[in-house]
Amino acid sequence: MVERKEISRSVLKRLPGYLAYLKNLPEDAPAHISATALATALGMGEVQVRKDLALVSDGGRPKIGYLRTALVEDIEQFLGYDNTTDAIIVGAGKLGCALLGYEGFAEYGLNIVAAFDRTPHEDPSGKQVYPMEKMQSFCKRNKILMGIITVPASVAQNVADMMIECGIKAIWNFAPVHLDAPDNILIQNQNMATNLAVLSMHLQAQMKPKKD
Amino acid sequence: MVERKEISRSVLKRLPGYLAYLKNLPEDAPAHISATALATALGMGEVQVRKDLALVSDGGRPKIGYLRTALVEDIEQFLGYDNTTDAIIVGAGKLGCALLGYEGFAEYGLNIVAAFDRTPHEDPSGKQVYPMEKMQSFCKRNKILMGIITVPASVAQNVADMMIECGIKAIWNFAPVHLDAPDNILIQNQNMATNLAVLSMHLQAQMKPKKD
DNA sequence: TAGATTGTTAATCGATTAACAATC
DNA sequence: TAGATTGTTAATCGATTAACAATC
Repeated sequence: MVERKEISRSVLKRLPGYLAYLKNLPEDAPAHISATALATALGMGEVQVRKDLALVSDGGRPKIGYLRTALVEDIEQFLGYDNTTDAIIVGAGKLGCALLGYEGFAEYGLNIVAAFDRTPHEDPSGKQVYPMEKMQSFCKRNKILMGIITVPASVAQNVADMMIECGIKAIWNFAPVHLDAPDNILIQNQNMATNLAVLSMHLQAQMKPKKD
Repeated sequence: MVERKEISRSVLKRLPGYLAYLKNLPEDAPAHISATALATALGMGEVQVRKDLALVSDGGRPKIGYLRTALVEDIEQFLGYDNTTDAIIVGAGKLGCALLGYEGFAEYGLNIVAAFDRTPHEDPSGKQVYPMEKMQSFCKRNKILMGIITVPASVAQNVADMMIECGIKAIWNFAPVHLDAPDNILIQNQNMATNLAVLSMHLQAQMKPKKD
């Protein structure tokens, strides 16, 4: 671990990529890895990777690189994946249930403890889907700080307001709408539409390539 | 519509936000909207919005703004949402099925025509989930250009290679791994991990605020 | 020692913002 | 006309890249 520095949003967004690559490496891979090797594997600039890693770890040794296990720990600790945060989901449709049942979030220190919906039921995952009325007391009792929104766009702002009312400080929004919130509340949009736009443009460019 | 200009990735990523806001406006809202109003509503800089809009539409009139309906059309046409593209999904687990059954993609000109999985079955949505062996012939026969990957990380690269083999040019990747591909193939990662990192950092900063 | 790799300091690039002129 | 809003040209800002010195 390293003295905590100011880190830009763009660097932050690259860290999960490094982490995923490192964790997916086979057990019998070399114990050390260089920024150069990482950059090549991920198709990135080596200076950029080196600078990024220097921000979250001081385990880099000239000619050797980083000890993989230590680097993974440093990134995880930096991102706060080492201490789990509890979250709730509002909206138990197909997407909400898919997230509710996804086991992989534990890797990111995320623990989805309950879901809320207008029509309560028990989810296949075994986790309970409670009626909306129970949300406020649940959140306050369990000091929930993160909320996940998987309701239709038309009611998303409403749900966000309720979450903020409940003391939630960070919202992961899967509904395709802009949400208003005070400055101290983070709204992070899971931008399906953004990615679709990028894909769509690529295909358009592919179809009618420049004619000059 | 406007003469097609070079557009940066960052501008492109903001367009869907404008579009969503405009489309969610109530029927009885004023027929015209200014870049200024849009900026205020979305919490953005007004110059930025104005410049962005100027790139995709020339319908802006001083003192009046843009005709809403025309602006929506211009953005949709620019993004290619007006002519639908067919896509396939590989991986019919919870997430895959959630996407398969989502009606909202039509708004983005996306039409998911079929899914493929090791264990074929009929999806609740009514769409068929075919065995993997049928993928290649299906894609070639239907000239599929877009593929969606919702398989576990361990087999994602494999699936991507198969897709490319089938003639697919744009891949929407939901698996949390980096995928290698030739330069002319676009891999767009639906970065759950990235967004989680941002949320996680926000909560960390919230918990232990700077002490100076 | 030589060379690979690190971290750092300086230069470049691109995107955002600010200032301004044009127009209905 | 006056003022709101547009589009454009110039200045600022931040992030990426390049060059270099340090080290095992």
